[in-house]
Amino acid sequence: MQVTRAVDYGIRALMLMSGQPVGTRHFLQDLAQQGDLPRNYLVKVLKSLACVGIVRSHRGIKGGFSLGRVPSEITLRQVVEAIDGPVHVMHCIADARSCNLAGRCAPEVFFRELRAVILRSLENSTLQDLLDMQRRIDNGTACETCAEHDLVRKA
Amino acid sequence: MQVTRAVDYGIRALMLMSGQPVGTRHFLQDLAQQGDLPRNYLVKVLKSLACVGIVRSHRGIKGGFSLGRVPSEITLRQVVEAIDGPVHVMHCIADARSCNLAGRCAPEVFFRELRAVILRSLENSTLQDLLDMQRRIDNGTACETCAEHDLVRKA
DNA sequence: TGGACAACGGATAAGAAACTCTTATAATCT
DNA sequence: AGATTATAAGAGTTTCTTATCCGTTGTCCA
Repeated sequence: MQVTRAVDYGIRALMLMSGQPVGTRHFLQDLAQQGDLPRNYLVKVLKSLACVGIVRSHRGIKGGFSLGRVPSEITLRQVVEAIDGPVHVMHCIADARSCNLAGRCAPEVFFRELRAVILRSLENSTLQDLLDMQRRIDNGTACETCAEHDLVRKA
Repeated sequence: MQVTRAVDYGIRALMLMSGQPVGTRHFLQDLAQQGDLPRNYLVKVLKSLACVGIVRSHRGIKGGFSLGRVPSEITLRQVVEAIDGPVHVMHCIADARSCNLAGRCAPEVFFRELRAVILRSLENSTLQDLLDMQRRIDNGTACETCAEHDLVRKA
């Protein structure tokens, strides 16, 4: 019941990029260094994000990565699904054939609903929300619980 | 972002056992057969459930497994945590040392809250709730969406 | 046109987790 | 004592995670 490290890396890299205007180029090298992320692994994560347009990649000298759109239009659901694939919560939701009771089974119904709850949470938070919260944390203008409540309010 | 198959097996076995009074003995063999579950794997799952008292194991002839308490007092959180261990959602919540920003990092705050949402859902559903829903599904007295709403209401 | 730089793609691999099966042991009943 | 059942330990297989490395390709610039 855990999101992979790759998602963690992806979010951190995106937050670093979000610090500057959308078109700005960021080199893999710099992102890895600033965020303390494994360079050779991060490139695969960014590739996944590029596939769905969350970031854009540019080859050649003066290449690098840039955000594909403004942070307020990048939801955590998009990030998680781009990197980890669809959120399923339970295997029978991922693959209906793995269960011969498909749709007529109470546990499945429950986990399907749990999935919906999780997706709503992930959809209601954008990169911009995380940025804003981080800024408040850094300023010391938000206690941790206030910050939490702030995120919940929307979900 | 998935619960393991072991949890699925555990829930199914528990539902089979819940069909009869609490003290009733159930043989591993029968549970595996009735639920179409892998016998040799199920034994490990039941072992985990026995460790926390959700089921009781009895050795020797006429042994078998029995429920440790009534289904209405077994929450899905208890089952999931007994089998899969604590729900963490993100590695830095599992192990604070894995992140040098512990507590001062917006993503962590978000995932900590997501975890709370998931735990609430898992806590608010008991084995008895699943049983009731299954009965309604079998009777055809509940459409799938009604059943879903029924579970959500509590969460 | 050629060299330097940066992402791309594929191969590889250690490690953990998930899953299955086997074998031997201990407890209990008849 | 003998049959039956859970318990314990372990090996083995597969898959996923988390990387690392290297040759290739595309792009810019001098």
